[in-house]
Amino acid sequence: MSKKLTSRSEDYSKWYNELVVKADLAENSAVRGCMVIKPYGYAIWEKMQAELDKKFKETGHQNAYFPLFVPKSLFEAEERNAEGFAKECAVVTHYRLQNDPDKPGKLRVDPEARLEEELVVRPTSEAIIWNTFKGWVQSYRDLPLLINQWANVVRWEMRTRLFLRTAEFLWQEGHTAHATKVEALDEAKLMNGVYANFVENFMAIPVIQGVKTENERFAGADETYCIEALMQDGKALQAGTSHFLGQNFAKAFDVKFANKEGKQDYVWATSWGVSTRLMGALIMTHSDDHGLVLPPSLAPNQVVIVPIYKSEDDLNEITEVANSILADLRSKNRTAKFDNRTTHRPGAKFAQHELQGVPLRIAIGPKDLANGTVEIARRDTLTKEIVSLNYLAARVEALLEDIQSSLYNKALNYRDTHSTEVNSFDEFKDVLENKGGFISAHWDGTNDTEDKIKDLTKATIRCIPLENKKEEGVCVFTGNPSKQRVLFAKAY
RNA sequence: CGGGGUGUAGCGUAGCCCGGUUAUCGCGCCACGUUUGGGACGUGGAGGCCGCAGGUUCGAAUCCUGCCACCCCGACCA
Repeated sequence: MSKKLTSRSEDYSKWYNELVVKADLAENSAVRGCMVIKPYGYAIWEKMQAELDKKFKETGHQNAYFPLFVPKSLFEAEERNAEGFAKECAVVTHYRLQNDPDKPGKLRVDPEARLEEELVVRPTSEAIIWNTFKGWVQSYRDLPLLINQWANVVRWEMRTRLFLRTAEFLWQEGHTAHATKVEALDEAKLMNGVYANFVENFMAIPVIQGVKTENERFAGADETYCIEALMQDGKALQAGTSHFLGQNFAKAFDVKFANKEGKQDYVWATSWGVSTRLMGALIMTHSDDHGLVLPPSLAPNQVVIVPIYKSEDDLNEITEVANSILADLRSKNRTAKFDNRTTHRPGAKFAQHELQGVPLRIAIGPKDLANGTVEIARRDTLTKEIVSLNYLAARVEALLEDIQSSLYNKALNYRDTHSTEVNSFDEFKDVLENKGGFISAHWDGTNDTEDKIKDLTKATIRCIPLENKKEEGVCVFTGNPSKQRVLFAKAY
């Protein structure tokens, strides 16, 4: 394995793959399309989970857990949903293996052990959950029902990439039931806002909130809200979705309740999710040719201390200083680690922590001992400064806060300079080819036009932004009248 | 599922056309010593069913047949 990462300009996608593996986030497994998330990568995912889980609970949701398997008959109950996912389902057909009579030492599927009804490995859980909700809802008093589950799902993708698209992935899926349409719509918007808030403030990634066009809508939804982020290579990434499901699932699974007037009515539904794909968004937004760059709020270690010493005495003295820094940082709820491995030299440690995106590195050597100082290096700018021990605590706080906000601002600035309004199809193609990023253009509102643009350019409508100014115009492709601009981009 | 390609040590590779001593080199790994303010150096060492199964041959990593796996490009997709 070479020491240096392939640079982004050389081969962006190679850079991404190498970074994921070398920073020890994840690796490919023996199972096609399925990854192993390694401890360092999982620690970052756990930080995301913890914060999201807190936000879900603050908005009144409770966690529960539903089965991995969905009987085929339940899966097909909501037709549009079933149709949308049918082509990418793993299906369990048998429940037993046996010794293969023709190949000693090998196993085969027992042909006698075919399941009466096939089980679909969930690509999403609406079916099994709505079948369950039927038993939980009788009256308006049982509503709203606000449930979330943390789970794995399987979508049998043709081409996979670590974190961005894997056959199995981890996610959370919220499923809620409401007495009124307005309430369900509000819930879908609320949760989309929770995602936007989390991704922007915690992951330092600016997002556009919007609604999907009919083409891009979730199978079985009446409306899909989403957050869209722009990656460093000019491609968009859908970072989260929140669906207003209308009464589609309530009708498919016969989930009715008695309202205050004593009349039976179908409940209104939402579902919403974010996945380990957020790890991909994180990497592709902030990282550089030296490796991962983590916003402090997601870094498993916000600060790492590296000792530089010639003698045992030096090391002992450095350890004392390091321990008092650690204690101080921990008392401020900062995570820090003293990297006192004797098996690696300082240069190797510097390189490793840079590769893994540790926001701040403190180096302490003989010179520092003599002067009562340390050297602090920040990962995002790669700049160093000498700080007196007396001011260290305050300086670390200030730097961590500054890194968090400047990562966001840098990403926002990139997005702003890579969002372009175009008014002709030539301009559209030119910007898409030569500049990339979001393209704001008028569209006549038809699926047909959207499909044709996709065929010609590979760009899709990422969303119709929620905070869209109304503006009359003509469709960039057909010249037909349009009421507002929509956001196009090539997408992951 | 179409088109293209690749399987040699943990990783990356040479050798393959044109069969012939003990399968090449680098990284990594192990031991000892010297080192430690940006990926250390020296010496010694370990590690291989050359993807799998057949075949041709005195002899196969190398030639032939079949199989398997993976990668890239399309169609599909969070």
